[in-house]
Amino acid sequence: MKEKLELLKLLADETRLDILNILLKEDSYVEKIACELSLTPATICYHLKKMEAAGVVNCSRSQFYMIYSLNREIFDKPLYELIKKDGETVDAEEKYKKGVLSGFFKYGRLTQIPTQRKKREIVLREIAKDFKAGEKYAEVEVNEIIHKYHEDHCTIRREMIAFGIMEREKEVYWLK
Amino acid sequence: MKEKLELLKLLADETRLDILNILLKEDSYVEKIACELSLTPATICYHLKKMEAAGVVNCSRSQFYMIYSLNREIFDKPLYELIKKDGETVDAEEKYKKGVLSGFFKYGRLTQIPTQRKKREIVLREIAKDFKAGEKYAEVEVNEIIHKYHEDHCTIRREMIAFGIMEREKEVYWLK
DNA sequence: ATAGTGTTTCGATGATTTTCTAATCATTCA
DNA sequence: TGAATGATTAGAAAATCATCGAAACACTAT
Repeated sequence: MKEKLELLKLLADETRLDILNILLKEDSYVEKIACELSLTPATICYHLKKMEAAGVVNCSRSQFYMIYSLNREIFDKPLYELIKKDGETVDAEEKYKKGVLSGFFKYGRLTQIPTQRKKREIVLREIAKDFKAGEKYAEVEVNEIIHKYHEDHCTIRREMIAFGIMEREKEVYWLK
Repeated sequence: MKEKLELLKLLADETRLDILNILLKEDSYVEKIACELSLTPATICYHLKKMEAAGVVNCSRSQFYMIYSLNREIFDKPLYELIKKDGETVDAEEKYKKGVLSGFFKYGRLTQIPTQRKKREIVLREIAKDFKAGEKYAEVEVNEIIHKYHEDHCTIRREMIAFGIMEREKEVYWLK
């Protein structure tokens, strides 16, 4: 899950930990925190706004001040909860595709063009993900992108057309 | 505590989370993980070594392979444990100094040079922390560093000598 | 209104960190 | 021993991110 990574990134900063520790003792405001940590209000504000967006702190205005306070529930979870990826619900079809892909790709490059038609299509569609739908590409551009995956861009480009994954008109190529 | 921040920094990276999730399922080795994540072995190695240094994973050789495994105990703690600064044991003397410093510094700059001798010394010693012990400084360099704290670097430089915090010989200055 | 105080945004800078390629190292097996 | 395979290191390029000063903004009180 994306938010988990975001939360971890937020916590993995010395200044933000300092701020959280201040707020752990009592609610406070920008200027005061800035003074305690010997940083400028601009910097503190930057961090607080970031944490507010992630729901780690809340803020409310009181006279001159923006009073920031902790959202303590967040910290109850064990670490385990934050690192574990949830919901890997993969059906059989998905699983088969993954198997084919991990068999033919190595470090993101295609090691060999599959001879089996079905597997070849899976591999080609994977490469096709690197093209944007609706965009027009010159032949050089197509080659360039394919080249990231395999030396023989000619064959792959031709097969893309053959499988109806891409279309061409004159020297222009596009997806679908 | 320093290690807590280090641990959080380690966890706050997408690639490392991916690696941890693979290891959560079963022990594995560099090349295999690299293939699964479409990254080079060099990159995976870089991350694993980092995590090993922090005690998050362990490794042992088996034939060709370096088998990496999780150190699962680490993940039991609640988040709260990782953000809370522990052991703020400050004695009276420390407290007094902190009071003086927070009175005269604002955002890391000296707002005014204290007239009281005792307070002046505290403030000067704080600024002195920005110099490295054993290093020699030219006068320009000394001024430059002091200038980060206060306009009047001449007075402060002179006082540094007067209090025996720094010493000078000709145009060279050094700490203590 | 307008002066004063605290907050936020913007643009620039510098530091840190991830990733890669290429080269080197370590281990196994013929 | 040397060929093969996997792991690690070094160095460089690229991306991300914290920080600051200055300017703009919001609220309060005279």
